[in-house]
Amino acid sequence: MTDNTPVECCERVTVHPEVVEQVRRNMPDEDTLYHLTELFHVFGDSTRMRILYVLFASEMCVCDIATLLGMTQSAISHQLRLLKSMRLVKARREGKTVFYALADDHVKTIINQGLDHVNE
Amino acid sequence: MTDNTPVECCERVTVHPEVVEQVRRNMPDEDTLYHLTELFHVFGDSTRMRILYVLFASEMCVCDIATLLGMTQSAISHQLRLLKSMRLVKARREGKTVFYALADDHVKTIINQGLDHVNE
DNA sequence: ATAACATATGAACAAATATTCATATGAGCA
DNA sequence: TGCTCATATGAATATTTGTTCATATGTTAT
Repeated sequence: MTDNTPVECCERVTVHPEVVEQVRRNMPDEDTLYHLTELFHVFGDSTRMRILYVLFASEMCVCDIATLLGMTQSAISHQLRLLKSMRLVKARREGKTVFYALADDHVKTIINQGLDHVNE
Repeated sequence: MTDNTPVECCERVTVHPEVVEQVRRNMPDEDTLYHLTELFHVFGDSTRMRILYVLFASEMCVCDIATLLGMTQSAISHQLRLLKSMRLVKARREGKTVFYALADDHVKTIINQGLDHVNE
């Protein structure tokens, strides 16, 4: 009870202050962890993942993506907006249609890394 | 209207059949995409991300992790179960306490890859 | 200006999931 | 055996978030 401000949770007799302190010092800042989580979060939805994977092949208009994935234009558009806000895709307008493409090679790299892990 | 089974969504006059067909052929199988999404999904939560990051430094008991993150033992335990089921962490019992550690280096690799991207 | 079409978007709804609460399990010790 | 502590877990709750629906915006052509 006299050790470093234990949180209300359990008795905390077993807390190892040295380890806790050492780890606390090496934690990356809140911001970095937040952005990191946010990044992975975007890849953690099957609709968004499929959109990104589809764009591996070529840029594509919203309508084509929707057709390909068998989903409504609206659903795809909402997700594209999120992907764009995360700078994972970019948009190019050509007349009435808007073509989306992967923003850069980071996306491919990250997804391929994940694939490596999934394929053991 | 005579092209390949357009989905109810919009008029679909702009659909590009060649592109759609080409992409459709190169899509990875459902299973792979599912597992891939599931993997990223685990990293897409700040509690789990922080748990994993904490374990970068050393193995740690549930109580210490809860103290470190300022969360209840129960919340941490639930997340650890999920992480364990995904084989991202492993558990080792020593008397009353259970120590958790990263299952292998894949976890570090994936997270570091993400960090690279976040840090531009 | 009006019509037609591709895309974007706000609000409502539905589904998924993280956390809490109460309690069970399991281990060490008197 | 009975007690204490660390962890696990089921059920309820609260929150987040993906999709739908209706409609707005922006572009081209007549």
